[in-house]
Amino acid sequence: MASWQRTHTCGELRESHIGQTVVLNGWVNSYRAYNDQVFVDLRDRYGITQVVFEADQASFVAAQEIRGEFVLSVRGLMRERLPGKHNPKLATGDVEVRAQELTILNRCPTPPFEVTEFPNEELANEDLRLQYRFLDLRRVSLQRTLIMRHRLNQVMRNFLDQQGFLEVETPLLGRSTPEGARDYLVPSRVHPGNWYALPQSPQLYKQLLMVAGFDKYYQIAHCLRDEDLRADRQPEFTQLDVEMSFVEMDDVFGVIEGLTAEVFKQCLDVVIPLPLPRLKYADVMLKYGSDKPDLRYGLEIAELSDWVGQTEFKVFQGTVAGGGKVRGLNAKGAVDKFSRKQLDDLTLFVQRYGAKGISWIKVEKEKLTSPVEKFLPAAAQQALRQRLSAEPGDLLLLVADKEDVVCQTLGNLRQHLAGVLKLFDPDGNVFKIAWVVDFPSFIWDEEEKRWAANHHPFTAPRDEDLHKLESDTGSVRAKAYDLVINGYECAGGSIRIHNPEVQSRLFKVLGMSVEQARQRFGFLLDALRMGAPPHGGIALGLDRWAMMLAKTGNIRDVIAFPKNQKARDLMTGAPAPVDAKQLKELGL
RNA sequence: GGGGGCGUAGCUCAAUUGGUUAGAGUACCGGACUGUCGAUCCGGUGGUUGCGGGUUCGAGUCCCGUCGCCCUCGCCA
Repeated sequence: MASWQRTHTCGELRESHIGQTVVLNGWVNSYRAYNDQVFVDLRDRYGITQVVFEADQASFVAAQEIRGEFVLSVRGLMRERLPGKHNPKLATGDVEVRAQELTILNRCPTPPFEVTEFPNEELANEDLRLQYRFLDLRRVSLQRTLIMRHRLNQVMRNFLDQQGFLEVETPLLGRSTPEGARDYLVPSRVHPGNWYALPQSPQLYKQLLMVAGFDKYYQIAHCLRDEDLRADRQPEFTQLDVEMSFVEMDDVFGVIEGLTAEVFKQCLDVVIPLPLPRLKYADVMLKYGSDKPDLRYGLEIAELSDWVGQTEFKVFQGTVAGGGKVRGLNAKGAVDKFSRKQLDDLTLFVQRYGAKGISWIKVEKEKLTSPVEKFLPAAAQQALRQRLSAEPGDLLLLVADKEDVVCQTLGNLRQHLAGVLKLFDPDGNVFKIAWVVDFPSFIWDEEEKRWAANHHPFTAPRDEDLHKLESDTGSVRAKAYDLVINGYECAGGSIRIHNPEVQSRLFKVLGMSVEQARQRFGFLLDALRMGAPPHGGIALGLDRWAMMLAKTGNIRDVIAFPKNQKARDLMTGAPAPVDAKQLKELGL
């Protein structure tokens, strides 16, 4: 062992080490230069330990050069801190190292931003931090997050291993399949003009593994989708991919619920009560305006379409007569939280989601105050109060439009209001987890004038809906399910079709000819014909799970080397041009 | 592609209605200091106000264009 190599980490030294000679390696988190002493807080991923350089030691002169983020090796004697000089903020705060030898292993110019973190301090611009990601990753909070993510992976692996699951890897270079997200393509050098596609998910491979008899499979898989980014979406992300044979929905729920409880117990020491609630898609869309509702607060949406008949409001009545809906929610006690201007600005908010406008109604003891009050006879006002359990001080917000617009608008408004009214603690250890089930199998694609698969074309319809596959396509419910945590879709899956006949009928409904289906998914259809077991599974968005555990709304906080919103890696500069020679080899 | 927000010292921010030499904290450099722990005190360096153009006696501030970042709609089976 070289003389500079560490005997301990910066997080482990305690009173029991007093009297020992130790060697620490780490980065200078901070330093305090005194006349006859230099105090250095030395940091590694295990913690921080105070090192003291004193004037009577040979190391003292060299210590004058120490600056932030230098990499040091310090050999010294462990001792207890002076009485009254213990630091309760540090785990190692009862002790310190009296430095005898100092080796400056590497120096560092003044960093472009502060690596040392303090509570409530503004972080530097994110693009600057992404450019110097290797420095950003030194920050204690990002280190904690990545350590937490490691724990998450380990808990999942251990749990699934104990349940008899096998981890199997599937290819990154595969075949492009139409539908779904835009593929990232990779040109073939050996077959000029031909392309691989990077996987959007291992979906087809895992089904083939079921046909092959690997009846309990999982994989921590990278998935790539060339679509625009969001705060919770990266082009490259990670799924815990799971598939099982000889199962129905309840079996998948059982495994994943056990896994979920284990993750929250092991990672945060939070107990998740089981079984998890199962919510019907139609119900959550009505009550929460979203298929991934945040259940940490109420603020439920109420159906008011049947109420508008009591009003004299032509706009509402026209909407309902035209097949639309009128719905609303009650922001309890919110009247004095919104100025007239802020109420008017809600119009701008709802217009983002395609709504034409919003009607606000202030509830007072004797009357309702609202621009639409004149259209509301006394009886209608009374009924509205009842419908929305309105009390003085409440603010009622109503939207009238096509059903999907009403849902999306009120769903987002609900979320917005919950934030403004502080109805939940974003940093709290509260996790409301539920299944959403009974999704429609198909949604109507207005542009292409055809039915499209809501989940994917291999999702099994519910048995009792099979008979109306062709006759009442829109009402067919799927054996599909999402796991929703605090308003995030954290997992989604389905029971797959294992019967080639049903699969053919489904392709037909989707407007796909036998030839087209063969061309696109021939290998899967062959597999389904050759003894495919009933099977189904799920994929967990690990980045979002890590976001839940780290209590962040920013996916870049839980990925070591993320891309920015324009899908650029600011550190490496990817994507970047390549040599003409490389292109020529590829025949491009 | 559309909408919104932002861009001032290495970093985080301020700068009144368009008006003096663009300030503060922090970092950095120098000095003082025997126990600090976001040390303290004294002094100092540091600016193409993203970039380009325009209006004006005068632009960080107003106008036009452009680039970048974040949020969002579309998109994401």
